[in-house]
Amino acid sequence: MTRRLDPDRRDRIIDVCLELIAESGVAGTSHRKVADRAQVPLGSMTYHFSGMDELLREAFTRFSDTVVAAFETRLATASTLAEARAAVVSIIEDDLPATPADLVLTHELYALAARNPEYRRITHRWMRRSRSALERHFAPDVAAQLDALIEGLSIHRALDTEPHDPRQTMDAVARLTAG
Amino acid sequence: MTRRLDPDRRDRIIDVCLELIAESGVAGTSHRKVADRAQVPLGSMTYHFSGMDELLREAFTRFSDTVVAAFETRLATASTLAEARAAVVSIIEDDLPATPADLVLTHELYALAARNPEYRRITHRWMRRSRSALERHFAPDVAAQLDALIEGLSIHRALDTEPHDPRQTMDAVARLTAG
Amino acid sequence: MTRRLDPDRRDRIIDVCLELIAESGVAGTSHRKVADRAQVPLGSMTYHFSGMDELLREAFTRFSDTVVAAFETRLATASTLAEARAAVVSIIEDDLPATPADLVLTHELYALAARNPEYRRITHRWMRRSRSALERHFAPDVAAQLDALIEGLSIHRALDTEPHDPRQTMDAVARLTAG
Amino acid sequence: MTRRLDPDRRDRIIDVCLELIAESGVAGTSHRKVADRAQVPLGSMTYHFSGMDELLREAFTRFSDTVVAAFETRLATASTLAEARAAVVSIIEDDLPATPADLVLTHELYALAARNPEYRRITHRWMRRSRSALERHFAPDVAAQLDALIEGLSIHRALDTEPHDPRQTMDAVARLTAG
DNA sequence: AATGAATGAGACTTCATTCAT
DNA sequence: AATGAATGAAGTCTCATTCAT
Repeated sequence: MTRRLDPDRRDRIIDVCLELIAESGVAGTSHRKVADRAQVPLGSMTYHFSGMDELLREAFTRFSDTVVAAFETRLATASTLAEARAAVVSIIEDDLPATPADLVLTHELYALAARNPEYRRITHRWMRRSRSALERHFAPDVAAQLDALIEGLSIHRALDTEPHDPRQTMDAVARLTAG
Repeated sequence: MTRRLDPDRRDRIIDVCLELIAESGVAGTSHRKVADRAQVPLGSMTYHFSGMDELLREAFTRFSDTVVAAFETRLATASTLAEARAAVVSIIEDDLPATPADLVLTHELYALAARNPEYRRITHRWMRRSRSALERHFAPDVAAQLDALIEGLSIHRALDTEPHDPRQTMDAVARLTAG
Repeated sequence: MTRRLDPDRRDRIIDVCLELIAESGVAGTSHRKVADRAQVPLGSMTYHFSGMDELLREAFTRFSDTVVAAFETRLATASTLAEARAAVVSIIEDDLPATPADLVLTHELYALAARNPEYRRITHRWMRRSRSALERHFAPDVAAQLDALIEGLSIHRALDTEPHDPRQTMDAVARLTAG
Repeated sequence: MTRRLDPDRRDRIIDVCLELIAESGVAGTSHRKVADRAQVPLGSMTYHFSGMDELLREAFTRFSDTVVAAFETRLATASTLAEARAAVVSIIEDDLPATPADLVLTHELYALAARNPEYRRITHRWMRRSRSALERHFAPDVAAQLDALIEGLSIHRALDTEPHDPRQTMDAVARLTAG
């Protein structure tokens, strides 16, 4: 029974946790399943995390940080208004329907946040950062509206079954950021 | 054929189920808790519903039907473009932050739909109906964009902590439906 | 997997629980161990009892009822003062160091009662009944003192290692009930 | 030989252990909880004590030593028979219902002693010392009876809810030590 | 001398579901 | 038609102890 130091075990647990949530939801994610897949003993789970809640909070924090970082990167490269608009369209069209996994994770997080202030802190920080990124290119109120549009379009896109025309997205962004 | 004493038992179970999901999420909702609060015997749960899944599907179907009906009503009364725009603003500002309970239910449903086609059928029908309602006043592509904006704004509104100015909503709707 | 009615299962669980407490104390008694020895599935435990606490309370209630019933019987047969004194001596000498099991159970109950009002109700009822039984033969204050003497002697007897002379008990009872 | 920075750590651990037992019983006392409250590392627990058992034995030894020392002091000051009787009454009336904590500790110890000879050694030494203290004033058999009366009265007093008259205690002591 | 990391066993409890009645 | 009894699987968490450092 070697008990060696395994310093990135915590990290691995968090990653596995996100994987499992993406597959089976928060409800379908248990200490046991995480431990199994991360190949750590079950008892490890509450050694590294005070409980399921701490694990979930850390997992969703990592998730939102990752997503928002990509968002920021995409916008950071734009320097003209046209580029900024293009970046927004690209976020909607290319980035956000990212993976089915990301979609599940987003909704699972929102569902938690809707009921629990602890998780609302995570979503709030996420919103603040994405809005800041938009505000580097657009007026604050337009930034907020764009942010909402991005959110709504990516959700509907994911839940929709019919294809759509990317030009509509360009149009919508253009109109929302007009004059 | 003696009619049973408690003919709306099924209905009551579904309502209680929605209540509990709003309070504790799908994960925190169990046959036992529903049965307790609905004051029906535990054994009755699997008599009326083939299992937890059927119960959830019926519950979310009822929920989405209720919400979309209100949406349709709001839009049905508009006859001019200006009235339609006002109706959309009103939906965003007045209807949608409906109750915290509705918010939780929406996200719980989306989280399920993101993973499971059974529930995606429910969200899909919901989207189709709300889009149809919008299409009675706006071109299809604008309707889709408006629908997304409504979705995104209401989510962000609910998760946000800062107040906002309703005129921004009016502006956004105006710009998106311009031209 | 026959799931037949087993109507005295509850009783059996309680009896087994007392056995185990006598052997290993409350701390050493678990759902698992009780279930194993009573030959019921682990899941049965919280079906029949809302939790460990309810089980313990029922077990100690049964225990104290049994002990106090023996106490009452012993005193009920006495009709003269001399017989009553003899009954008290007999309780101390013959009944009370009853079994090591009873001794353990008594102290485990007292330890719980010292911390927890729920269990204090049990000890209180026990005391009231034994005092009532004594009061049929002795004045109330003497009854209380006798009750205390019985308690103290039986404890010390059980924890003591040296033998003792039964005549001392007779003397003590005589002196306490004199005049 | 650098003296360690925290030389009374062992003592502190023992004290905290008694505190916790008083609050939550032996069953509710764990290495973790003791370490937390004593502000020592968890690993230090099994460094200073071979295991839980050694810790418990030391804790209860300290406890019984403290209690019996008070007992001896109270009796040591008496020089006449009347003073001795008064001291006994005072022990019962003033000392023994000492604190709820002491009561819990006493019963927890008795419960252990009833099952386990290791702990019986502690209770036995306690009894021997208190009896010796009494024998300086009373004949051995009377001392034993007084000791039992003290024990029984203090237990019943603690578990009883009704008030009582101190004169009854005086009477009982007088009668038991008469003639 | 002292401790932080780690673990395996086991604690209580909840649950969806089955089945005889 | 309806349900109370019952269960096996799985849930989260706590714990005493070990060991490398």
